[in-house]
Amino acid sequence: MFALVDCNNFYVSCERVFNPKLEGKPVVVLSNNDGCCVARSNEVKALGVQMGAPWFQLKDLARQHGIIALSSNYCLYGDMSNRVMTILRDFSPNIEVYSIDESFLQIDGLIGVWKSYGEMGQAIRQKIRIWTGLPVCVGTGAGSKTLAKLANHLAKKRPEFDGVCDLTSLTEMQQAEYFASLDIGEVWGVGRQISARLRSMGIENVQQLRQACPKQIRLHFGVVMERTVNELQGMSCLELDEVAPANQQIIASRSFGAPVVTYDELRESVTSYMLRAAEKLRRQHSMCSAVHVFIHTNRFREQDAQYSNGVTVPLTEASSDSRRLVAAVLHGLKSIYRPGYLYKKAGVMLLDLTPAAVRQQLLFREENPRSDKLMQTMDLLNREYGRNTVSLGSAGIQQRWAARFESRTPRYTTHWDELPHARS
DNA sequence: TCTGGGGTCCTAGGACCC
DNA sequence: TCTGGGGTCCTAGGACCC
Repeated sequence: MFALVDCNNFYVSCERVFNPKLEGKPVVVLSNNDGCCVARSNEVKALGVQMGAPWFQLKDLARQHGIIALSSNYCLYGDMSNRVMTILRDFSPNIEVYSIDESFLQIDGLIGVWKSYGEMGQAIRQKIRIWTGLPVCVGTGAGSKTLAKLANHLAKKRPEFDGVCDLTSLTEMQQAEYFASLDIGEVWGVGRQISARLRSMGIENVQQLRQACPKQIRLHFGVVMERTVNELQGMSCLELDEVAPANQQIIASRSFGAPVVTYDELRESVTSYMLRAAEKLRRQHSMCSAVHVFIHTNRFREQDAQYSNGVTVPLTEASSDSRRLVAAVLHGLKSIYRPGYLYKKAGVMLLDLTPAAVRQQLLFREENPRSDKLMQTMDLLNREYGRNTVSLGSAGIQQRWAARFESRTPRYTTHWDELPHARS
């Protein structure tokens, strides 16, 4: 059994916690450069403003209705998010933080603690409201994550649920009725393209999709949609991912407030993006063996000459060292930069990421071909306790690695006897 | 004048191997 | 004269998510 807890209008709600005067007023939070709306209060949604709408197109509407626009403050939102997730961990030990404003909870054994999943949902809502000031909705009593998402949607849209929709409290008939009222586009994993194709097949609401034959769907849409249909039928295909896996790629990019022309300006931006990206890389204890850099002109200005290009630069050796990564990325930038264009956006990507510990093990294996028994043991422990739990820890070996990596030896040196159950 | 910034997974097709 | 059958790995592109 799953529950999905999702904060309402998250960024706007965070702002309201610290500025109660915004309560009840139409508020939007804007993206970088105050470009697009990335969060809307209910009052703004009621005016028909879409997610991602360009702010400059809304100026008239904003004047008419007194819409208040705020620049985004991601530090604040991240902090508030942590508070919410901490509270949720009190309710279930098994939680997957799915995004900044929502989490899945596994709630199987908890029905002994609460009278119903609905009661549990209300308790969650109240506690988060009191402790953080944030409003949340809960979809609960769902046999799959996809159903939990839908239940949450109902909790948000249908006032009769009072913010908590417990699917187990509904009869099969009631469920069918509610699902029939929902557009397929509301289903997790069904976006614009797939909606259109499903519609052309006569499948327009969730109930119809739920009754579709998974094998048929697979034929038309592939294995991902097949899973979605199975999930809608209550067969759970998506597990709870409690430990967030390390990122497979890291991006840092920005649009410029004003167009950029010279190489020097681009170089400065790209350098700072790379420093940010490299920081993220080290925070997750990875190394990367290729970097990508890209630049674009403004695609919305059709009257301007357009140019966009990107290049991937392989590194001779995996690294997390800022200087090396910056050097590589500037090398790439030089090769794609063309003078005479008005650049609007630039960015870097770190690719081919490997956990530093795994990288060390590979090197060690190269240098010590007869150590397979040791490596097997380490693999076993890493499988048991999670990746990167153990690595090779003797001082001599560490020194050799340090020499190889020149700077910053990644710190994966847990000693075996510090592990829980080390003896067994 | 002004249009965000991150991520993931799957598939098809080509190169290459024996 | 006749030209198989089984793989892997990589990449680009498309779809989706928040």
